[in-house]
Amino acid sequence: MSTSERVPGEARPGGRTARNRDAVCRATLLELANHGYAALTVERVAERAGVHKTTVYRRWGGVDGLIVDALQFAVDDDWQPWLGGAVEDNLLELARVALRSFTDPETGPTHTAVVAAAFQSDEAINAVHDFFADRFGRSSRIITVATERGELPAGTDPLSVIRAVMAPIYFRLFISRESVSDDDIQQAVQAALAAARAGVFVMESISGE
Amino acid sequence: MSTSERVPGEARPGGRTARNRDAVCRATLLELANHGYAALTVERVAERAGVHKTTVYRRWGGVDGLIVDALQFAVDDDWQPWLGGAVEDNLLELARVALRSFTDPETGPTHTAVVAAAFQSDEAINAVHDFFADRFGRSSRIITVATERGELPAGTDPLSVIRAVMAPIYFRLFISRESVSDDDIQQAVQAALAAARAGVFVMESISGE
DNA sequence: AAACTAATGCGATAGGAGTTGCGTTTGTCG
DNA sequence: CGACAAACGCAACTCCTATCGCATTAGTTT
Repeated sequence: MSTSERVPGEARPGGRTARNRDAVCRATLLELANHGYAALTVERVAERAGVHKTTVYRRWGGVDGLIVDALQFAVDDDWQPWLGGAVEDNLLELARVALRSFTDPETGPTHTAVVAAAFQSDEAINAVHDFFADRFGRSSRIITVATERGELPAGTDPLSVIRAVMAPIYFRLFISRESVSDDDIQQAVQAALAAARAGVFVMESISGE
Repeated sequence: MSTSERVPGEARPGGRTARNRDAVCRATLLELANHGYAALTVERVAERAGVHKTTVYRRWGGVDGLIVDALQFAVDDDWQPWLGGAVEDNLLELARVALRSFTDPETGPTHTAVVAAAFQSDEAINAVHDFFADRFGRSSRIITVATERGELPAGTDPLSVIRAVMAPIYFRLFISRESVSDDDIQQAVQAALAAARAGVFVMESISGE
C-alpha cells in the first residue's frame, strides 16, 4: 500500500503521454499569460492543448496541479547568477531580473499564478518553496564569493543577505501592492549590504569555534 | 451616470440592513477561521448568517467582496504602535504583533485570506493596499520619534524603515513559504536598523536645502 | 506481430455557483 | 399612520466544474 501509488504519466514515458504533457503545459502557460490566474480553467487548457478535459483532470487533478507542473516545465534548470562585478552590482542585477520576471507580460502572469496558487494548494506551497530554495541557493554564490574577496564580513550567511535583498521587492509586489521602481531596488540592495557589513547576518558558530 | 452608483446598504443604515451586514461579516470571519480561504463559499456564509444567498450576492457581489468587507469590519481603527521603549524594542514588538496576527488561529486565516484575495480581485488589492498604508503610516511614528531622539540619522524615511522590518517576515510567510522564528524577527529588526543608521533610508532633499 | 495494459476519448451526469423575476417584508419620510 | 422605496426571501433556472463508466487508442513487452 506504500509503493502502489498511481502516478499517471510516469509508467509510460514515450510517445503520446509525453507529447500531451508538453502540449498541456504550453497551453497552461499561454492561458495564464493571456487571461491570468483567476480565469484559468481546466476546460480551456484542455481545448487549447487538443486534449480531452477528462485527461487533464486525471493526470493533473485540477487547476492547481496544472500550475505546479507548468512551473516545473518552464523553469530554467541551467540558471546561474551573474558573478562578474562587485557584490553590489551582482545583487542589483539579481533583483532586477527577479522583478522583470514578474512584470514581464510573458513570464509575469505565470510566476504570479504560482505564488497565488500557493494560497490554495499544499502542492503549490511545496513547489514555490522548492523553487525559491533552489534559486536562493544558487544566488548565494554572489555572497560567498564576495565574502571570500573580503567585501563582506567572514561568516556572513549568504541566504540571509539574498533574502534581505529580495524580500522588499516581493513585499511591494504581492503584499502591500505598491509599485516597484528601480530606486526601490537600489535601496533594497544598499540596505541589505549595509546590514551585512554591520555584521547582522554573521552566523553564530554553534559547533565550537 | 456618475453619481447614480448603487451601493446597497448605504441608503438605509438603520435596522435590518445593518444587522445583516454584521451577521454576514461575522459569518465570513468564522468560516474563514474554520475552513480557510479556499473553502469559503457564499452559500455557507449566507446560511451561517441566517440570510438568503441572493442577498449576499446582491450586496457583496461574491466571495471577494465578502472578504474585503470582513476586513474593514474586523480592523481595529484605534490601533497605535507601542512607543514606550527604544526603537529596537518598539520595532520588535511591532513585528511580533504582525506575525502573530497571521499565525494566530483566530485572526490568521482572515488576514491570510485578504492577502490571497488580492490575487483575484482589484477591490481586494485596493483594500490590502489601503490597510498597509494605514498601518505603516501609524507605525512610522516609531521612527519619527526615534529620529527626533537622535537614535537614527536626521531625514530618515520612516516608511522605508518600517517596510524593511516587515518585508522579510511577510516574504517568508507568503512568498518563499519558510517558517518564521523569533530569531528571524530579531534579525529583520537589526538589519533594518543597521541600514537606517548607515543612512540608506535618508531621504533626498528634493526641494532645495 | 500479437497480447497486454496504460492512457486517452467520449458521453452522461451530478453538484454547485451565480442570475433572474416576482412577491414580501421593513425602514423611512411625509 | 399611511405611502413609498429599499432591502430581502423564495424558487426556478442557467452555466460551469468535476466525476464516472465504458469503449477506443496507442506504448510496451514477448
